[in-house]
Amino acid sequence: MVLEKSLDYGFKGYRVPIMPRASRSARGKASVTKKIGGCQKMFAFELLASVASQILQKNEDNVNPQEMARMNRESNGDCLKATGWGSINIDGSLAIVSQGVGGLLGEHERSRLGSCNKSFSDNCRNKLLRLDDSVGLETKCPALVSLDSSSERLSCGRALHRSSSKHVKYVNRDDDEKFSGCSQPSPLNASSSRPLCFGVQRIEEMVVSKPWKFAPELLKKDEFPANDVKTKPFFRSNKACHIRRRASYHSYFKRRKLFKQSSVSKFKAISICASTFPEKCRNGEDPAYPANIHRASVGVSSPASVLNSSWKTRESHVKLSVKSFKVPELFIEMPETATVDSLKRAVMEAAMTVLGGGLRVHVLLHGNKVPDDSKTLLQSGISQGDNMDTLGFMLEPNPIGDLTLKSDDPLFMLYPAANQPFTRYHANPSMDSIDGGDHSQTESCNGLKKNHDEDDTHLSHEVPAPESSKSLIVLPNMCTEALNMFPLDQRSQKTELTRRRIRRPFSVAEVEALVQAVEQLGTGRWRDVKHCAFDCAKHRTYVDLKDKWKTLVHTAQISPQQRRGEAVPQELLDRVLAVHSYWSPQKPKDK
DNA sequence: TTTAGGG
DNA sequence: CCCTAAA
Repeated sequence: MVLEKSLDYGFKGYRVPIMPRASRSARGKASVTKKIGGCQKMFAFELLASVASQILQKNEDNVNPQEMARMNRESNGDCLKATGWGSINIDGSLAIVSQGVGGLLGEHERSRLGSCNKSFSDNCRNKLLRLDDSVGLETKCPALVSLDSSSERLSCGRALHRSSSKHVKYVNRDDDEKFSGCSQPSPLNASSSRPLCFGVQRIEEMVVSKPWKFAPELLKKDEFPANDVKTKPFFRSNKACHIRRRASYHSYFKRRKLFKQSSVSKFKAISICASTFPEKCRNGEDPAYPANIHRASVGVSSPASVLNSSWKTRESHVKLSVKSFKVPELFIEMPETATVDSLKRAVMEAAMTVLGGGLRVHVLLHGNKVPDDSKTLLQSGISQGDNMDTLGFMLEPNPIGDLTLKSDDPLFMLYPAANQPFTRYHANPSMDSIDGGDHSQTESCNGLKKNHDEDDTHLSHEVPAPESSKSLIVLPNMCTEALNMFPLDQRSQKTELTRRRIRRPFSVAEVEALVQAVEQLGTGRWRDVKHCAFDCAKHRTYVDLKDKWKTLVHTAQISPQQRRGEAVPQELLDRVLAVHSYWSPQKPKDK
C-alpha cells in the first residue's frame, strides 16, 4: 500500500536514505562523523558497538580476559558508538518497500506486468519471501557496519543496493525446508568479482550526534538543567517551548574515541541469517530460538559463547563475540502491477530495513535485560569472565524512529532512524498517548495539535509488537563459516553521503498544524514552528516546514486544476494566503 | 544553527 | 527535498 501510494505520487528514483538525518548536515563536508569526548563509563548499550569494533580490530584469537578487563577499565570505557544507517518504510514484521527505492516502478514498468501471469500480490501473500544464501552473505555487511563504523556502513549500504536485485528470491512456504539458510556462502558470492562488503580500513570516531538527540532519556525534564533553558520572547510564557536542548545533547553524548586509524585489513564479519524460521538457519544445529520465542527470552536462550574471551588484547576490554544475527520474517506487499524486478528490490529493501533501519539493542544478562544503561560493564557484571556465558544480546529492528521509549526501558536504539518506517503495528491514531504529558514540550503552542501525521506517532511502547518476528537474535557461535573478510569499497563512501531522503508528503493534518503554527508565529520562525507543531516529527526539519509553507503558498495561488498530490482543503489554503499576505514584506506588518 | 531562496 | 549563502 505504501508502495502504491508512492507510485501514485509518481516519485521514482529516490533511494533509501542511508544517512541519519542528523548527519545530513555534515553531508558534503569532509566528515559525517563527529568526534566524541571522553566518557567515564561504558554504557551497556555501547557494548555491542564495542563488540563489533573489537571484532573488526582484532583478528587474533587469543586474549587474556583479565588483561581485557584491565584495559577496559583503563580506557574508561572508550568505545565506538554504534550507528545505523537510514531506514525505509517497514510494516512491522511486514517489511514494506520504501517509495521508489532505487527507482522502483514506473508506469511503463507496471504495464509490463501483463506479461506475468501471476498475481504477485497473491503470491506474496501466500509465500514467504526469503533471502537466499547469497543474500545472507550480503546482508551481513551492513549489519556489521551498522555496529561499527558509519563510513563502513555507508559503503556497505550501497553495495547492498547495487546488488539487491541479484540476490533476492521468493520461495514457497512449502519450500521452507529446502532453505539452507545463510550458513553456506553461495558460490555466487564467493566468486563475486566485486568485493561485496567492507574491510575496515579505519575506524574513526563516528558518533553522529543528532540521532541521539531524541534519546528518550534526554526527554526527561530532569536532564535539562535550568541554564539550558533559553527562551525567546514568544515562548516566554510557554514552558513547553522553552527547552533548547542542543547544548545538553551535545555534551551528554560526548565520548572519546577508542579506535583511531586502526588500519585493519582483516576482520570478522557478522553474518546475517535471514529466514522465516530462524532455527533452520543453522543447518541442524541447535536452534535454541523457537520461531515465536518471546522477546524476553530471545537472545538468552543460547547465551553460551556470546562472549568470546579468547581474544588477545593489549587492553583490558571486555571482548564479546557476536557471531551472527538472525533476521526475522519478512513480508512483502506489492501491487499486482509491480514487476518482478521491483519485487526483488522490495525484498532487498525489506531486508535492508530490518537490518539497517535502526536497531535497538537489548543486553541481557542471566536472561534478564540489563536494567541500567548507565552502569559500566563492570558494575553490570559483564566485564568479568565469570558471567560471560550468561550474556546475550537481542537486536530488533527499530519500528519507528521513536523518541518516546519508556525511559526505564533498557532498550537502546542503535540508531533512531530519521525516516521513521511505517509499521504494521501502527498505532492508535489518538494523540493522547503521545501528548499525554510525558514530556513537557508536548503541551506547547496553545493547544496547537502537533504531530498529526500517523507516521509521526511515537507509540513504540504501545506496539503490541510480536517481537519474536521482529527481533534480530544474536546467535553465538553460528555461521562461523561466514566469518569472511571483505575488502572495503571505498568508492562507495562518498556517494552514500549524498543519499536523498525519502519523500514524505505532508498530510492534511500536518498542513493544518503548519498553518496553525504559522498563523501564530508568523513566517520566518521555522525553528519555533518546528518545535511547536512538529517537535515530535523528527523527519520534519524546520527547513522542510519552510519549504512546505513555500509550496503551500504556491499551491494556494494556482488553480485547483494545477495542484497535485493530496488535495489540501481550500479552507487551509485560504488561511495560507491570508497569513502569507499578512506577513509578506509588502504589507507593513504592524502586528 | 537558522533563515531565506534558488535549484 | 537539496544546497548554501548569510546572518
